[in-house]
Amino acid sequence: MTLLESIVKRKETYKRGQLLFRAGERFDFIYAIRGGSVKTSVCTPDGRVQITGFHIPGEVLGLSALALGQYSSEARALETTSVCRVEAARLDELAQKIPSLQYQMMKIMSGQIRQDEELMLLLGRRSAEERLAEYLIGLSRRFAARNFSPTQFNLSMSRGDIGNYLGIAEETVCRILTRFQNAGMIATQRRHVSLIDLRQLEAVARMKPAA
Amino acid sequence: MTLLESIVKRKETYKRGQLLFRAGERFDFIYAIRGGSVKTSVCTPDGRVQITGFHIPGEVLGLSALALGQYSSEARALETTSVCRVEAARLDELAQKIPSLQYQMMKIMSGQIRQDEELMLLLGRRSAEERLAEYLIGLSRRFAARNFSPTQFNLSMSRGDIGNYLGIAEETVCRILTRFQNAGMIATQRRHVSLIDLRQLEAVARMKPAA
DNA sequence: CGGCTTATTGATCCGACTCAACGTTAGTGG
DNA sequence: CCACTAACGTTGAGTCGGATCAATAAGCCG
Repeated sequence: MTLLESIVKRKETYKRGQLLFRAGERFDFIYAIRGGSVKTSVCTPDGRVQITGFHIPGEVLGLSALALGQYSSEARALETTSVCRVEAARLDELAQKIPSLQYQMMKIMSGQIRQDEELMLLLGRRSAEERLAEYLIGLSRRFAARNFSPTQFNLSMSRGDIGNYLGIAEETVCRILTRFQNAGMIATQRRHVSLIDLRQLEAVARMKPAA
Repeated sequence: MTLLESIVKRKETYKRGQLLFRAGERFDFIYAIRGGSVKTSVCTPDGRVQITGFHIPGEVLGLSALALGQYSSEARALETTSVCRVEAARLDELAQKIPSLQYQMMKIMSGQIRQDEELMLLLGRRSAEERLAEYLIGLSRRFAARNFSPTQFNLSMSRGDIGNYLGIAEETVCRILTRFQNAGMIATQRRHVSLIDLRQLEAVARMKPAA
């Protein structure tokens, strides 16, 4: 990541709802998020959409386009977001100058595969409550890793986006959030969330405590 | 792939049910399948399993271990399977001798991400019938690409494995196969499958015809 | 041949979806 | 700055797809 940042060519800013790239487009850039947040999604020929990830600063987008030379997913800013772009065409050239760059990129992709495996596990095998509990815990950990409060944060994505990502209906997201709130595990106000009883939330998600 | 094959160190054979590697193990080898088939899976702390892929000759396994130095999934032979192994420790060394090797590996990983995105779409957004129809079509295409019959083939995985992979119950797999059979779209006998009406099957999967 | 795994089919139940109505907030332009 | 509007969020009622539980059949292998 730091390497990628050091060879950045351009910085760009996107507003809420703007596309960074869309599926099928020619692979021109890799994107490193500097600030804000981005959702990535794929869709079926008949128009159904699956959100594949929410991305925060420090994360790199677009590498899955490498194999076929075109993006397989689309990326859209959830709020005002600034990114660094690296021209795909220069990647080979850069890799020759910086031998460890390719290794960095492989690590990123390897990590992406790992993360996708987690999401598949969640989509295939977990109940709606477990999904949402795990989702909240995952957010909490990501914020903690960036030295933000792990118990108080703002969601940049809508209920609909959360539901889509987790493979459940928007209404179910609301209902379960209400249920968690009634159980004293969380408090929500619109997009602001407070995690009150992490322990209990982890029990619902049936996860091991953080490693 | 051809490159990987040219630098292969060891060939190994696994029998049905044997593990190639398991989650958490140290990342020692990359595996290229020469013959047979392999399933990969991940699991939750409480023991639920999600199969993430069925793999056939020509495919490479284990690259997602790169990021953390340990496998994130397990791989198990579905039948007698022969593989080529490359020592992970020698990858750096090899990459220096063969500059395009890393690029090859990135392409493989990039392709893996793409494939995982498809599975997420399937797990999150499709009905059981659509899943199974798409599964059969996908198999058909993979066999066709290897010059086997796209309409007649043997499954190396059980109904339970299929159901797990698709995120549905084993019983539902059976029921829907029966339904497809009654509709004259396929014929099954145990693990042997004949696709009779591909057109109709594609309609059920709501897919575009093959590109 | 007998025990074991895999596949099939039936009956029942429940979690989550859909449809629908309504409340709330943020963003827009006058 | 305020009114208006569109997007977002919440809640309820009713339905259904697919899970689960249970029993039986059909291969498979020693």
